[in-house]
Amino acid sequence: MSESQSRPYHHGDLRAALLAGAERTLLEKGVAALSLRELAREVGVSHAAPGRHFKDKQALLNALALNGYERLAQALNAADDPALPIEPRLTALARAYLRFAIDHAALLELMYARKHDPDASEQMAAAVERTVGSLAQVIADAQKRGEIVEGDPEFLTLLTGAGLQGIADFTAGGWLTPQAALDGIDALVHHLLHGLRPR
Amino acid sequence: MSESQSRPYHHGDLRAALLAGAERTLLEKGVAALSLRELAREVGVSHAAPGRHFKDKQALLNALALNGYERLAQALNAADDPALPIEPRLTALARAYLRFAIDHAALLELMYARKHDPDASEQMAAAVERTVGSLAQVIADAQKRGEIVEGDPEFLTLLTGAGLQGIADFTAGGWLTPQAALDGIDALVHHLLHGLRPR
DNA sequence: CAGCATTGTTGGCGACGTCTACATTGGGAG
DNA sequence: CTCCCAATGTAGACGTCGCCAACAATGCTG
Repeated sequence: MSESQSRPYHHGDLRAALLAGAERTLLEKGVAALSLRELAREVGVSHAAPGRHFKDKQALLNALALNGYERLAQALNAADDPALPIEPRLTALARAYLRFAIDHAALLELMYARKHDPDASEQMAAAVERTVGSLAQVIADAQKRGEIVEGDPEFLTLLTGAGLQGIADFTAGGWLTPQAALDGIDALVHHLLHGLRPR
Repeated sequence: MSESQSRPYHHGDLRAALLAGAERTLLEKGVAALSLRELAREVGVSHAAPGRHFKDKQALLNALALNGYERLAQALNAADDPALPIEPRLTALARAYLRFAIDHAALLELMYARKHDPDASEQMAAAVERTVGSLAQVIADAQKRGEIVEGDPEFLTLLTGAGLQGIADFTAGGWLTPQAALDGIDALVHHLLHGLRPR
């Protein structure tokens, strides 16, 4: 790999290259191992170059998170089949979410980590909205069809989401193997819908 | 505060002081703002002194997490009344967990953050076990009394824990206000037990 | 009371994020 | 077409960080 050829001063699309490299590092070594200087080295620019595209390290993390939301929303959307009855439909959505959480654990962590950054939070909020939207739609449709109880749909969405998020969390934390999580997700959805009480 | 008096070289109990200071910082400014040198300054010792008691920054974080598990386990234990029927009993436990999660968000994050540190992980694992034990006991008792469905109790514990963890997560992430979370927790437990399906 | 393990200090190393001043571009206005 | 300027990249510096090694004070124990 003889890439020591005098690079053309201007990189072409440094911003994208930085994001790509950052995501690779994120995937392979986790968020803690992400350094702007190291990133610049990998891409072959000076240590201050990233500053032209991201005012902050946090700004880069925000961009990564935003991009993550896009892809998650897309994955969820693709996994949703509105024609299905509630249980299989919700199960499919849950599997898709879990798969994303497993494959991009560090990224998901990043998406959640931002407590409240005043800047760029509008885009973020919109992205979150779009992501949660899939689940909310499933719940709303199921209610409309009388498949689940009435009541504030937003609350029921929250409730369902909490279950999913918990499982994803446990898996990311290492208490559940990805396999165990994926195997258990059907039962989770089932019990969520039917309750723990004996019938 | 004129504490510039020539301190007695040996601090007395530096280790405890460091842990206390660290927890304060953790509570007030989050884990990212925790620096060993800053901590040493606050306590009034040299920047290398903490190294005598914690070989690593991670070692201090581990100690904090361990201590956190102790307190969480204690809080859960105190909140559990085995005489109660499943729903109020589980609700009480959930409230206690949520309260801890709200009051010590950064600490809880720390407890979960450790993916798998080979060292000191036995103590940690034991602490986790003791913490989860409370919930497991509730589930096991309820099963014994026929209040909830049969099946692998470990799995049902996981499922219930996932719901709680999810809510706690959402609250820590800022999607739910603490008040909303505490208000909603009863309904969460209710729906967990009874399911989302119309009766 | 002597010696030694424990605990704290000082100074230094390399890495990091960020800032400022400077260098090199390429694309539009004239 | 050409000049000029805004965008982009570079070089160097600053302060902070975690960690390490060499040294100093302390107090327990034989």
